[in-house]
Amino acid sequence: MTTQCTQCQARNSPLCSVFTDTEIAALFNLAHVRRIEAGAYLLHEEDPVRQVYNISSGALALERLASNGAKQIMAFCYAGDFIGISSGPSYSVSARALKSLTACQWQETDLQSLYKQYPKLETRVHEITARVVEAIMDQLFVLGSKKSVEKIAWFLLFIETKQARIDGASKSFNMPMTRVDIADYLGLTVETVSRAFTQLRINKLISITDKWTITVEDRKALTALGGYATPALGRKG
Amino acid sequence: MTTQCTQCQARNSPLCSVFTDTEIAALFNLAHVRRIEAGAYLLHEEDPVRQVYNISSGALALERLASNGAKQIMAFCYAGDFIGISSGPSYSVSARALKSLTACQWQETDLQSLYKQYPKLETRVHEITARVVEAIMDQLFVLGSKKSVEKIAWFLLFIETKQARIDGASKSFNMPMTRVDIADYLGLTVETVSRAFTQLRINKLISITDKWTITVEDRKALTALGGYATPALGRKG
DNA sequence: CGCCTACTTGAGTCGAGTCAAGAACCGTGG
DNA sequence: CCACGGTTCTTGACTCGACTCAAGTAGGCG
Repeated sequence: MTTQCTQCQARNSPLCSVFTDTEIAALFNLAHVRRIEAGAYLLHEEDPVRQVYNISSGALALERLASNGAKQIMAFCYAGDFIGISSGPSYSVSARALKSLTACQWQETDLQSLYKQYPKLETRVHEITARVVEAIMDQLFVLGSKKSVEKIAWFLLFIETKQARIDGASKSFNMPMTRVDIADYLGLTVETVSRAFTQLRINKLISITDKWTITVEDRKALTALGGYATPALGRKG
Repeated sequence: MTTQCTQCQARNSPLCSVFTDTEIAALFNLAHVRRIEAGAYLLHEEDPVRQVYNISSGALALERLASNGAKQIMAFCYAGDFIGISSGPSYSVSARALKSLTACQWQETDLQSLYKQYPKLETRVHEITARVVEAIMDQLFVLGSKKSVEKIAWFLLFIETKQARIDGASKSFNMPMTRVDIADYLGLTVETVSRAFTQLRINKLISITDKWTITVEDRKALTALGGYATPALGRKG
């Protein structure tokens, strides 16, 4: 199908958007489409780096496991996110699907030769990596300085923004991750996450339809709490 | 002076090591050498990105300030570290010198044209950025899952490794940062950091000569605590 | 010598973790 | 359709570790 990419949710993603329709068809010919069930792993942290991926649909969590059982989630990724780049011999995170997922898979060696053919690709991948640094620094900032309710407030606004990029802006939004995932992302326990949700609900900052559908009722208060877009400087909102 | 670079502490850094002596002389001609006093800022987070830097000597902290006064240190950088790459219009961190510092400064526009002249440079900068991601993820993991004493144990082993790359391996090592800096790096308070140091000293895992000179006395126990190799010893027994 | 800053130590409080129980939700199979 | 078991989420009671406030010590520098 030559129309594969034109209909893809990731067509306007940072990676794919640099290519013309002709170019991306060639790129797609090199790709293998991977489908993963919810809960399954696309890749493991100890795997040798041989493939890279661009997510077409679904969502996943990048996580790292400690030997004592502790888990830290490094990022939640959506359609259009590019993963698999690493500086070492192995990915240093595992990628677990939150919802059933499809992704374009390229051989890492193919990516290297594509760099030669399309120099703008290497530049773009470079930009993507730099953006990852920003995102992860935001997370670091939140983990280091905020209290539990503030963390949740920040998290909700953060996910709402990500989700809006997929579904479009709307009054309420849907989260693909469980309370445990949220806890592992923010360095909290499930109980604390649950209590923070309850507190925000009782104080009428948000309302919760089913467990994964959130409506922001008092954006001003929530923003004040979460300090979203308030890390002192004027970065784009 | 054609011998400038050959004597530089950063000659074998990730950035400079890809170049021959002839090439690096040309690179150095484009550079401006910046000198910064301890406590002064090399760049501010809100500055537009116009220059990039490779540290020749000294040490600095990359930090972000919140409007409420909270501060999060994102990284400690030493000779050989390359900084200034950003995905946005502004650096998203400030760089404060911990000890008097010298760094090679290039115009960001010059870097772009150097990419064309030396494709291996762009690849290397890309690798450096990817390594930054790994480092920040390590920090994220520590912030999210460890207790204060474990954080300090991890931190000491971490800094020892970094310091050894500059001074060479040795029984004891020197830290350029204050207790407040350590607290801001690990998401703790000064008092908690101080108590953790005391606890490690009393339990004879480390000894402290002057406030910034640390000797590791019981590496096995410290490693077990910090989780550099083995899981943290559980206090939940 | 005295001032200033950084660090240490102590006492008390509070927030988040732990342990435990119960409620809501889900898929499965009768 | 409902009963059932497993999972996820919520809520409660309690504990403990890190923060806060406050005082005191050690160096560095005039």
